[in-house]
Amino acid sequence: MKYRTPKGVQDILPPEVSVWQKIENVARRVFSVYGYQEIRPPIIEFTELFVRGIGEETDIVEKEMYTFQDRAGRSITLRPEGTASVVRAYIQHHLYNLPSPQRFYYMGPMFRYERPQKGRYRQFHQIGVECFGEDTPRVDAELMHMLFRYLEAIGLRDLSFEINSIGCRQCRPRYREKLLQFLSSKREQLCTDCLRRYSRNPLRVLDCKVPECIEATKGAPAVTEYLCANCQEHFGSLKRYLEQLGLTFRVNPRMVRGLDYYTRTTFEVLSSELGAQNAVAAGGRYDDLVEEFGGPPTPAIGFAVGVERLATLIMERADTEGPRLFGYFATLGERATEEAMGLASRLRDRGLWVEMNYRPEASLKSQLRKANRMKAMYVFILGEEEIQKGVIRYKRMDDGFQSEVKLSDFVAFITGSMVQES
RNA sequence: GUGAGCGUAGCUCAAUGGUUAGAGCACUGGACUGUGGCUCCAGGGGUUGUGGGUUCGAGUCCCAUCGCUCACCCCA
Repeated sequence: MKYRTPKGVQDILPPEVSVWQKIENVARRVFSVYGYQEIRPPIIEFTELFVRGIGEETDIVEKEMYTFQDRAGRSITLRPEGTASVVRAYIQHHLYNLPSPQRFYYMGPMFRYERPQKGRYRQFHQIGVECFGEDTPRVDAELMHMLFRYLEAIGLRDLSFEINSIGCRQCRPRYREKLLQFLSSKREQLCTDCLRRYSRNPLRVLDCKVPECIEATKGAPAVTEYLCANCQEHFGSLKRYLEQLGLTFRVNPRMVRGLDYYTRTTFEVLSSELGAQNAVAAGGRYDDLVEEFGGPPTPAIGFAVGVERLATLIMERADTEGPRLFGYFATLGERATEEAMGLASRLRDRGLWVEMNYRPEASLKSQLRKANRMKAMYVFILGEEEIQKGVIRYKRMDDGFQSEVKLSDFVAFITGSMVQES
């Protein structure tokens, strides 16, 4: 085969597209009643935006970005995530002058240069939301509840919600120090990866799956115990609101996110059916990012769902039916085939999906077989005999019933009685 | 970037180192001159991913390479 898609990118073929459309349509419907409006940032941005937003030390920035120089020598990057762009747009267009909170959603492709595996691709798609201008945990709870409602609306159950608070500019450095203190005594027990993490991003050590590391970090201090008074209150209220909303969740003090901009609330929605890449959605608060990007101090929170991951969960449940073919014109001979073109066109004008035979010499048998395979509800048979008599035969494929109508009455007959019964 | 598994017909898979690489599904046609699904019959389809090597002989063994998959790392 001469041409294939590049590694980690794929075609979404029609049966799957109908699942995607459902995922997108339900998102639009659910998010809009919470006041979210669609925003469409570009797919390329200046590289600097992501480096500053996501964090220079993160894996995404260090080794996963699709970066290139444009013809003027500027460094451009295919977006690896959506939040940085939305924050940029929020500031660039002075949207902070509109009444708070300002809420946006977006959907589209993201790009990360990683080795693909189940649920992880180089071009993947996210549906994300961002809410600017409110720091109350009520907004956190509302947003997480909206996510839950959304997942419920597209038919997913058995998902687990995990939440955490990773503190703010005041309390996180303090916790980091405590953790380093604790880990320094355990250094011989840690795996090589964790020794690297120890100096670069010690919070990650808590997330390690190597049994020795899990053992070594058993008594490690939890972030949630070192929150400052404000963060503690924020987190406590959030948990209370979530309970009030009836959303069951688990506090996971070891949950660490891979993007540097998060503050306070972080959360993930996990499925056990997805293999190693088990997060269908994830998000958190980023109260400092707008200011860091040069906007006014503006608290914010958002999440993103992975469309491919949702789609695989839905596909495993089958029943992914697209629209059904209404009618197929089976024709015999040149005259009949020409006549069918006109009739098909008139039915299509009435909004009916119809197909026709294009080869006058094809056998009726082969045409019926084809119509059957296309799952046509009706076959309209037009041959020399019918043309002579001025009629057209119609056949209902479910039960094989057939009869004929005058050609002059055909369109009215079809758009009248038959459409209603189907 | 690291590791493992797998590459045979459009799809799912057979074939102890030994004739001409098979089967099911799908496709086309026939049994049934203009009537689908069920059944039976026939037919078209292959550089066994690619390139080397070992051997009298390689789909099978070895090496390399490409691709796919899963996992690590990390994340949606």
